[in-house]
Amino acid sequence: MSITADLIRGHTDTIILAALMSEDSYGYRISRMISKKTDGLFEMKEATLYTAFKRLEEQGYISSYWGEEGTGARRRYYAITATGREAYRRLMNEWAAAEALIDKLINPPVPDGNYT
Amino acid sequence: MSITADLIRGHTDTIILAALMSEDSYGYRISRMISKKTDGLFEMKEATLYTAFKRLEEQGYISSYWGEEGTGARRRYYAITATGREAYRRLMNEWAAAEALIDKLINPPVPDGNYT
DNA sequence: TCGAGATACCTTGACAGGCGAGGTATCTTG
DNA sequence: CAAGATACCTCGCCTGTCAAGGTATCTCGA
Repeated sequence: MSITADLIRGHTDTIILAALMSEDSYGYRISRMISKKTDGLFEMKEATLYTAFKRLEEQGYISSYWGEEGTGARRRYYAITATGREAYRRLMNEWAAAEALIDKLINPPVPDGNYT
Repeated sequence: MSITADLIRGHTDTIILAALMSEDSYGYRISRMISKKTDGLFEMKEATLYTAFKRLEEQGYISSYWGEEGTGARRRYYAITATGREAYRRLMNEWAAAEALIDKLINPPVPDGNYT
């Protein structure tokens, strides 16, 4: 497991939804996009990615269709649904809240604070 | 599962180490500290907390001893070790890195970006 | 022409962490 | 004396991650 993998856990769905916010895309491309965006520091594993697609589709957040490339390997495209956009907005808010919480919690407390 | 629980996942150890950075403490107190610090928004479940204590002690990041209260329920105190302080610093850096990564990834990409 | 590497998809099974549920014991307070 | 706070702990389920393995097509250099 790479350095940050554990910490990204729980954000997989948000990352995928974000990737689909502006245009439809497919697994391999999203994977490359993530690597490129993070300068290779983070890589979403294929197993994780495809598991997430399945989960998101079951929840109705994304839908899929086969691409019509005449050539090359077939691609399954994913599109974000209206419900998915809602979910994305919610997840973004949750992230903002979680970020604030974590920042508060991982800094050492005042010594001898009263926690009754 | 509460709203932010998934997102806090992976930070449990850091939060506990942070709590022990300034003074020794015990489970129940750390639990209350977390609730108070986050105005009740986040609560570390007992099972999670005690599992983490065990894990951290096995890794040598904390050590424990029974308190000498003459009265009241017995308390098992935890102290952070030198190795634990190192780990804490490392985890803080990882968090900073992860935070930057996530912020980059959960915002919609430029449409039609070239991800080759 | 043929093999390697890129593109592209997918599943299985193991593992780890979170946590609901349940259990124990002591002290305080009405 | 009962209820609630303080304080500890474990078991077993669930979920998400991912190493490993598998399939198929295309491109390009030797």
